Amino acid sequence: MPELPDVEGFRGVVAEYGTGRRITAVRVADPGVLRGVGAGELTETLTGRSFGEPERRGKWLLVPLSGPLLLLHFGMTGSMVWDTGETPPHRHDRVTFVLTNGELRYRDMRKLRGIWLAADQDAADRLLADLGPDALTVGRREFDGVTRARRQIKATLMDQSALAGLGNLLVDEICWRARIHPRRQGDRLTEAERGELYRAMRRVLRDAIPTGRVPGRRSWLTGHRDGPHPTCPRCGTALAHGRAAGRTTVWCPRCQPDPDSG
DNA sequence: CGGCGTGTTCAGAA
DNA sequence: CTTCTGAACACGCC
Repeated sequence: MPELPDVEGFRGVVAEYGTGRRITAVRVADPGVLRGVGAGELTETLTGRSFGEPERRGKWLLVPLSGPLLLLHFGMTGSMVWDTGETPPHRHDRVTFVLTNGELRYRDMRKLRGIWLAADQDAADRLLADLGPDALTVGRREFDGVTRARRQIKATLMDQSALAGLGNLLVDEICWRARIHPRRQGDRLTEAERGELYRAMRRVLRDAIPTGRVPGRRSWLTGHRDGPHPTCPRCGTALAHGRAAGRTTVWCPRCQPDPDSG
């Protein structure tokens, strides 16, 4: 699930149920998700501290604990779940933060990423030093600079060090809305096309954040990419699929003309 | 058994 | 140096 809108939703869960609450215990069901910190150190550091106001940077969630910070990344299958403490642990609840009013659970099936512990704000900033500007707040001028790179536009938009927060589904959706083939070279986009891309990104993010994920609406490309014979919701043409930037990619061959044969 | 996947990183090729 | 591809990580589903 997790792209920017999903992580924004997890931030909301932590803000609503965690902020201001004291951690009474930490349960590490699977230390395999802990990165650079052991279960003992994590438990000792966190127990007794209170959750501060969580912050999202790209696909990362930062939770300050009056001194140290928790850094969480959700990979492809992670989530943050609130529970009153009455529901038995889910098989994929890898770490549970027990608070005074219930539990926040880091749930993740594939364990592709995990949880980091930073000693202070500087250490957290160093861990995230390579992150590019956040896709939700980047300005047009900075977006222009980033997307003028020579490589395929999909590769740039997915590159977290260029622009932070977009993933495979969002990038396909944005390119489709902007009518730009995902394999187009960034430095060959016209200024009008770059503007379409920027506007599509803003609109897609604005629409996706309240849902907490990329909505599979029938009017969106994302609502059609999994069907047996998917067609473009705009023109009805059969959608094309292939690979770009190493990922499964879906586009409309009519709305988004191929850069090589067009 | 084989293939696939809303993420990231690394090795190796061009 | 830049850009791209494929494999790897781990797990469940088809």
